Amino acid sequence: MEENRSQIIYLYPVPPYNFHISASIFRDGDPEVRIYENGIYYQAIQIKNNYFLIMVKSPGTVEKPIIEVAVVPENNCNDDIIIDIIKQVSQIFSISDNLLQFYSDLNSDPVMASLSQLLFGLKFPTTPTIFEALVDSIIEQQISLSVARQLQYRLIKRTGHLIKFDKSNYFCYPVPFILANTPVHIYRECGLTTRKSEYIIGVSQMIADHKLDIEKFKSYSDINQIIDEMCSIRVIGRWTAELTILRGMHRTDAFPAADIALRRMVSKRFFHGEKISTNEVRDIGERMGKWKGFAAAYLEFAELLDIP
DNA sequence: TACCAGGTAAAAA
DNA sequence: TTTTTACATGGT
Repeated sequence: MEENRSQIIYLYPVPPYNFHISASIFRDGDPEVRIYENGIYYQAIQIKNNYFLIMVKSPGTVEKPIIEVAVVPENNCNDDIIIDIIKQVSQIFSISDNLLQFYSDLNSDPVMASLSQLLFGLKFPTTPTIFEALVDSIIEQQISLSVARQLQYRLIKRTGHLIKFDKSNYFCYPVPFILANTPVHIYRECGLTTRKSEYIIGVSQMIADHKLDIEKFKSYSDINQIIDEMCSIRVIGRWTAELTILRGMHRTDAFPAADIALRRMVSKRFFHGEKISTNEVRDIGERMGKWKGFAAAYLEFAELLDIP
């Protein structure tokens, strides 16, 4: 059938790369937003003013990784758009990470050496925009991850652009202009508090009005300067800044030490489960040097994948 | 039932 | 300056 034809794109991640482990964080995703099932990752993406569904799988091996991206609809996939799709998918799956450097630099740490073996080839994913990481982080403030996920999916499905394919619905993450102009009662219907709704509307408005450019932080070399500038924005504290930097900018050195889940994992693996302070978590991070962000991600994945 | 879960800013003390 | 409060919901 004509309508089911897709554009196929191949990408070649820097080895080693284990697509299955890396995408497994999306196992419990929402089928209408993003999900990884039966070896295929599904997500709607926006490229300029065009919307596409991508279906991503990996026919390669860990040592010779290949990513195969099927894009629909294919009819308006011109060269410029394909370049942007390649950029976005490359970013979502973080295919340029140099894991061997990460592994060898932390090899003297027994905890990390062990996790590197168990999660060999894991490249933790990155959001397409810093904005998306920021909104997700604000929603996650204080509430549990499972509750936060529900709220995120509801909000995306309530405000994001809908595309249909094969009788299924897929929703794109809303851009700042949309979230800025979504009234509080819609957020409330998605389960967010009035306060959090106003926080998200506020930052979205600033970004939509070009009074704030958070994407520019990608070009900064000093992470502390990013954290300082982000913390000067209302609703962003240090935890939110560090989490946003880790997930939206994929910096190797972003380490949300105040995170209660990270503290739990550091406690379990470095302190035999004793209660520890944020400073003790941060000290462990410092031991990881410039790789403390990747180390945090590996600890998180180990917990999500139930690795003992 | 009560309380906690990947915080933050503003109000109250 | 330090401590409390508001916030919304699913799991234990």
